[in-house]
Amino acid sequence: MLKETIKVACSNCNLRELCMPVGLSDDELRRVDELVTNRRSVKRGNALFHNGERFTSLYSVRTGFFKTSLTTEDGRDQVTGFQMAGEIMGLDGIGSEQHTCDAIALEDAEVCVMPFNRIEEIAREVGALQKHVHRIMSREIVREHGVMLLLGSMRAEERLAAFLLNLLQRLQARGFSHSELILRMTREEIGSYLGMKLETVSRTFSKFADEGLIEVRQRHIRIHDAEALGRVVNPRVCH
Amino acid sequence: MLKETIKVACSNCNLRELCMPVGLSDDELRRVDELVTNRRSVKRGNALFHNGERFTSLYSVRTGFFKTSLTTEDGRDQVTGFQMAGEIMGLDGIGSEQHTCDAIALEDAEVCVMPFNRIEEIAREVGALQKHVHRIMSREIVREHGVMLLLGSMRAEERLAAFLLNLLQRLQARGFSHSELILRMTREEIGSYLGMKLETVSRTFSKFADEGLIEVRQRHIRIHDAEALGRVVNPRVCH
DNA sequence: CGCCGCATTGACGTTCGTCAAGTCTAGTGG
DNA sequence: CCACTAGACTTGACGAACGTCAATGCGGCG
Repeated sequence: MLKETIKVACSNCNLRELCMPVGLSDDELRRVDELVTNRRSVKRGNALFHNGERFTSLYSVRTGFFKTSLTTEDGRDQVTGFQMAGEIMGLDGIGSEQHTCDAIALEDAEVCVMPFNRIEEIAREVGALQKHVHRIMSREIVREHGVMLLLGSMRAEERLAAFLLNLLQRLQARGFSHSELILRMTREEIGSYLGMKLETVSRTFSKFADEGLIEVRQRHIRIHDAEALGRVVNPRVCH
Repeated sequence: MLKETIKVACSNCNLRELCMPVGLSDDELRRVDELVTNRRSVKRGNALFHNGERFTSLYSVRTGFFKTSLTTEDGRDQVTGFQMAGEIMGLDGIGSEQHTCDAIALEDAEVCVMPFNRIEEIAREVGALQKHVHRIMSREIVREHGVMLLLGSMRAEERLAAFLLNLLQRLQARGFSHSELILRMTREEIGSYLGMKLETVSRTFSKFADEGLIEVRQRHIRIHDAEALGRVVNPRVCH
C-alpha cells in the first residue's frame, strides 16, 4: 500500500511503444507526460486494487506480473487475465466507477498510476490519446472474445497450447526468449484462467513433455516445438 | 444490404435512455443528434457486418435481435453475444479498424448507424458523450468477464440458468414480461454461446421443465420459478 | 535442515459430447 | 387447404474427457 512519489515522464520511458500512442508532436507529448502522476510498488501477493473499491485510475505495468480475477459470493473464482510490462489494468472499473475484479501481483511489481479524469481531460485535447484509449479498450474486448472461444470450444490440450503460445508471443515482443519462459503463476491459476482443474493442467504439461513438445521443470518451461504446439491448437494444418 | 436514408433524431428516440448519455444540455443534445447518420435494415439471417470488413461505425439496435460470432479457420464457431434493442455492436472493430466478428440478425432488424470518427469528434467536445463511450466499452469488458466466469467455472445447468435469467432481466428492462420470453436463437446458438452442445442445451431445458422451474414449448419459454433458477446458478443460497 | 506449498501421478466417477433415431413445426407448393 | 419437406428439437445409449480424491514427490524459503 506504500505509494512512492517519483516524478516520471512517459516521453522517455522504454515501455513507451507499449502503452502510449505514437507519432505525437512535442507539444502533445508534453501534455501526455502529465498523465502519469506517480508510480506504485506492489509486493508479490498483494493487491493493486480489489473488487468493489472506488475506481480512480488506470494502471500500466512497469515491472512485474499480475493476475486479475473475479470471486463470486459462492466462492467460485475466475482468473480473467495475466498482465505483464506495458499492459493496462483497471478498464473494468470505468463503467461503474468501481473495480469489478482484484488485481494481484504475482511477483514484486511496479505500476504507473494514470488518474482517469486526467486521461479524459487530455484525451479531449489530444486526438491521438483519445484514439489510443479507444484502441486499448477495443483490444481488450477482442482479447476476451479469444478467451471465450478458448473456453467455449477448445479441449484441455488446445487450451494449454494456446495459452503457452500467447505467453511466448507477448514475452517475445518484450525481448525475451523465443523458446523459454518462467511461469509466474501456479497451476491452479492457469487452470482457473483456462477453465480446467490444476491436475488437468499438470497432466497436460506432462503429456506435452512426453511428446517432446516442451520441457517442464516446475515453472520453468522450455519450448522445443512451437510449430507442433500450434498444430495442437489448430489441427487444420494437416495440409 | 439496402440502406435506408431516414433522417433521425436521438433526442426524441424512445430508446434514448438505453444508448445515449443522460443529463445533456439542449446544446449538447443538438450535437449528439448528429451522431446517427442513418438507419439500416437487416433481414433475418443477413449480416450487419462480417469479420474482416473495414470498421467505420458503431451500431445501435433499434428493433430486432442479433448474434455476434467468431469463426476460426479450422471451422470452430463461437457466439460471443446476443444483442437486443438499445445495445451497441461493433466495439471490437475499433482497435484494428476491422471488424473481428460477424453480426447476424436473428430476426428482421433495424439499427442506427453511428460513424465512429463522428463519435470521436463530438466526444472531444461533449464530455458526457466521451464518458458514455468509455462506459459502454467498459461495461462490455465487464460483461465478458461474466461470460468467462460462466464458461470457466459453471456446469451446464448453471450456465443455462444464468443465461435465462440474464435474458429475462434485459427483456424486463425493456418492458417485456417478467416470466415469459421467446428465444430468437436456436439451441445450437445458445450452446455455442454457453460452451455446450445443442443436445445438452435441450436436455437441460427438459430437466428444468421436469422440475417445474420453466415450461418449454419450442422457443417459447415460460419461467415458473425464477428464484429457483437463481439457486441453480448460485447454490450458496441454501441459507 | 525441515517444513509447507506446489506439483505430479494414479484410480475412479461424473458430466457432457457423440451418434443415432425419431418427433415436431413452420414454411412451401400443389 | 392439405401434404410434404427441411430444419429444429428431443431423447436414448454409450463413451471420452475431465473432475475428484488421495497419495506422494519436490523445491524454495525461513
